[in-house]
Amino acid sequence: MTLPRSFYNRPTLDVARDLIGKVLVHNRRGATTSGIIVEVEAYIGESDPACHAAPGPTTRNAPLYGPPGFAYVYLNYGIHWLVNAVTEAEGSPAAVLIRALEPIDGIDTMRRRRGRRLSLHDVCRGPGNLTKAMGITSAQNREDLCGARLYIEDRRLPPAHEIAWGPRIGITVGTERKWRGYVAAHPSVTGPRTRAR
DNA sequence: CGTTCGATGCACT
DNA sequence: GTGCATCGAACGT
Repeated sequence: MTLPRSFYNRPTLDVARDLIGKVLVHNRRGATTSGIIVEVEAYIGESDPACHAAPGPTTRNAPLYGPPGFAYVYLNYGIHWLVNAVTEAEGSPAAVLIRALEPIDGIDTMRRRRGRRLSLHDVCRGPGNLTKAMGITSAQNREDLCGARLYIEDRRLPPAHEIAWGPRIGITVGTERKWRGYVAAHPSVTGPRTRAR
């Protein structure tokens, strides 16, 4: 089932925790791509120095101030599109960044977009890589996550046995907040690889 | 295995 | 003009 708007209209850390194990789906020109969310980061409010809302409302961060359950997509480093799910009530700027997926549907399509030589667990490893694999760009900014094109499903998958929390990656401020959640030792999670067995 | 570093475009000062 | 919520090729061990 597609997650309802009420799922996103909650404290952001609760949404972030509950998004792990859910399935991000993108339907585009009849092709479906999807993957299990295995890594997320929370960005919460103007008081969070790493959140795009830290400077107050701007043109770019406007979706963060809007109602929950919409996509916030923006370009990072001039190269990579990053996708967030907007959380909390309208006027309360916060979101969850989707950082990594375990590929499920449309693996051929995603491999074609990313390069066929990659191992499966690298196809959606990293926030810029998963948007490239799924064909997510600025065209999906403000997309309604409760619609039929870009959404997140609860497929009642068995829960990950261990979710770890640590500092967010790639930022220089707000690193004391342990707002990055991930499936421990999962091969699609970013950062130094844990020993494969 | 590890680290370094250039690419690239947009929002914001 | 500056600074990124990144990635991967190109090196050095």
